[in-house]
Amino acid sequence: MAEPAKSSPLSELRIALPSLPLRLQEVGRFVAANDYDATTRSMRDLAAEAGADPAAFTRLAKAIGYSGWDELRAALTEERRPSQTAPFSGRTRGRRHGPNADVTLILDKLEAEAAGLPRIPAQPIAEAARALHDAKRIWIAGYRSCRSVAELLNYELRLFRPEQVQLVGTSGPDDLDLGAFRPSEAVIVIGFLPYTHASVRVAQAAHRSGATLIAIADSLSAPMAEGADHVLLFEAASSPGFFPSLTGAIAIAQSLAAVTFSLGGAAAKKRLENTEARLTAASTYVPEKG
Amino acid sequence: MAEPAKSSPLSELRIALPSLPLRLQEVGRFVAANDYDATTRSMRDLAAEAGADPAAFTRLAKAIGYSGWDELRAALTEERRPSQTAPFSGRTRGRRHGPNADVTLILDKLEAEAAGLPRIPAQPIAEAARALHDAKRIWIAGYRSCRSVAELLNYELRLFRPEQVQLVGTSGPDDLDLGAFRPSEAVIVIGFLPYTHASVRVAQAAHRSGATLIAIADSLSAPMAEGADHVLLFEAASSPGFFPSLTGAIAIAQSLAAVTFSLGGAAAKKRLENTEARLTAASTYVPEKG
DNA sequence: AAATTTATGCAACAAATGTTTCATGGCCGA
DNA sequence: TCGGCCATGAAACATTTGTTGCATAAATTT
Repeated sequence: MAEPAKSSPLSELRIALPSLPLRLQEVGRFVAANDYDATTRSMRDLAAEAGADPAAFTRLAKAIGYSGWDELRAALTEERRPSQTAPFSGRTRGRRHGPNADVTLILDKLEAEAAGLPRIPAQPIAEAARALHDAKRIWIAGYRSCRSVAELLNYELRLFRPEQVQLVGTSGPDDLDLGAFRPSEAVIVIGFLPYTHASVRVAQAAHRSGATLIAIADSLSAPMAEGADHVLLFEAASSPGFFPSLTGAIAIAQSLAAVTFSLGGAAAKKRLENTEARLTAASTYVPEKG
Repeated sequence: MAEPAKSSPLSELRIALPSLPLRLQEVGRFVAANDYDATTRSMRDLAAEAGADPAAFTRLAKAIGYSGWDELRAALTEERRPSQTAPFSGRTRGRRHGPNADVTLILDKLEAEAAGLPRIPAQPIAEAARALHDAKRIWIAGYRSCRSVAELLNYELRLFRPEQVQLVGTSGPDDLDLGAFRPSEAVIVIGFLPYTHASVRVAQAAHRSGATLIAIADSLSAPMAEGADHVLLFEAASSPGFFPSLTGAIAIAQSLAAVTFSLGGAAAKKRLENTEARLTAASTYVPEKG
C-alpha cells in the first residue's frame, strides 16, 4: 500500500490536495505557500499562524504518504537545500543526445532567448509609444503565430484605452478594416519570416492611408516594414528548435504597452483602475488568500 | 553589556571567532560552513555531525551576543529567507525621470525579463512534453492576457497535430468542453495572479476527469496548479512596469511545443511539412526574394 | 430518520529539544 | 607546588516538540 516516492514533496502535495478533506486542504495550501517556514519553524508555530490544529499537519503528512510531519519536513528541507543545484547556467553543453537531450534543448533555447532580449533596441520602442499615445485610434494586425502577440497588445492597450484600440479583422474580413485607416491613427503590424500576404496588405493599406505605421519585425527588410514610421526589431531565429522565437516580440509588445501607459499619465491610470474594478465586481478573479 | 545587533549573524560570528575558546571556534566554523543545516536541523544533530558537545552550540550563541542557540538560529533563518524580495536586479538605475525615462524603463524591463528566463526549470517542461506526446487529445485554456499564450500553443501544436489539439471554449461556452475531458487526454491551463475563476474551473474539471493536467503558472500555490500533474513555473512579476511579464510563459510554451515536436519524430515532421506545403500552395506567404 | 462512517478539535502522551548544572581537567600566576 | 580560573564533557533539567487516543460534530449511507 505504500506509495512509491514521487519526484518532489510539493508536487505530491499538490496532486493529492483536491482529494483531501477540507481542513487538510487548508493546511496543505498553507504549507505550499509557506514552504520555507515549513522547513524552519515548528509545527505548532505553523498551526498557530495558519489558524489550524497542530494535529492537522501530522494528518496531512500521513495523507500524502509520509510517516509523519517530521518526514515531510525533512523532504521539503532536502528539496530546498541550496548546494545541490547549479547556481546558474553554462552547463552540460557536451552531448547533443542522451537521456536528457530534451532538457539540454530547453536550456539552450532559454539561454539563447535570454541573450536576445538585451539586444532589442529600446529607443525605437519609446518613439513608437509616443506615436501610439498621440494616435486617435490604434489598429493591430498579426497572423499565424504572430496573432498571439497582436492579441496580447490589443488586450493590454484596451485596459486603459478601451474605445480606441482594435484588432484588424475582428468585425468581419480584414478588407473591411483596411479602408478605415485614417491619418491620425496608428497601425501596428507584427510579422517575421516567412511573411504572410495578409500582414503585408495591412501594412500597405496603412501606408497609403497616411496612418502611422509601426512594424514589429525580425528584419529591416521585411516587406511589412517598408514605409513604416517605426520598426521595432527582434530576433526570431536566434533560438534552437523548429519554431521561431516569439519572446522578443512579446517583450517588445509589453514594453510598448507599458510606456504608452506611462505616457497616458493619470488619465490612463484612472481608466485602468475602472477596468480592474469592473472585473473585480464581476468576480472574474479568485480572491487572494487573506 | 548587551552588544548592539549587528548587520548579519554570520558576520558577527566571523568577527568574534578569533577571540573565542578553541572548541567554540571549531563549532563556530562548522556553523558558518553549514548554515543551511544550522537553520533546519536540531542542535544535537549538528553536534553529532561536528563531533562536538551540544552545549557548545548554546555557549557559542551566548558568546556572540544572543540569548541562546534558538535566537541565533532564528537570526540565521531570517537571513536566509528567500522571498524577501527579488533576489537581485539592479533596478532604478540612476535617474528616475528625465528625457529618457522611457528608454530606461524599457531597458530595465528587458534586462529583468532576460534574467528571469534562465531561472525557468527545464526538467518539468521535458516531462510535460512527454505527457503531451502520449495524450490522445490536447486541450488548452488561458484567459485574459494569458489567452495569447494559449493561442500560440494551440497554433504551434496544431502545425503537427491538427486534429488532436483544441482551445477550450472555441466551439461555444467553456462548460461544453469541460465535460469532454477524458483520462487519456491532456489539459494545459495558463494563468497567474490574479487568477481567473474560469481557469480554475478548467483545472478542476481536468483533475476530476482524470485527464493529465499541465499548469503554466507563476507560483506552485496557484489555484489552477492544485492537482496538476505538471507545473511549469515562470516569473510574471519579475519585471518593472504595470503589466505582468509574459515572456516567461511564452518561452515555456514554445519550449513545450518544440520538445513535443521532437518527440513526435518523423511522423510529426511529415505532418508539419504537409501543413507548410498546403500554406505555400495557398500562397499565404510572400515568396522570399532571391 | 437512524445508523454508520468520516472529519475535526482537544488533551494527554512519550520523545526530543535547548539549556543548565556539576564535576573534571588543564592552564597560568603566585 | 599550590590555588584560582576557565574550558570542556556528561548528565539532569524543564520545555517544547510531534504524535495519538478520544469524544464530538458533520457528512453520508441505509
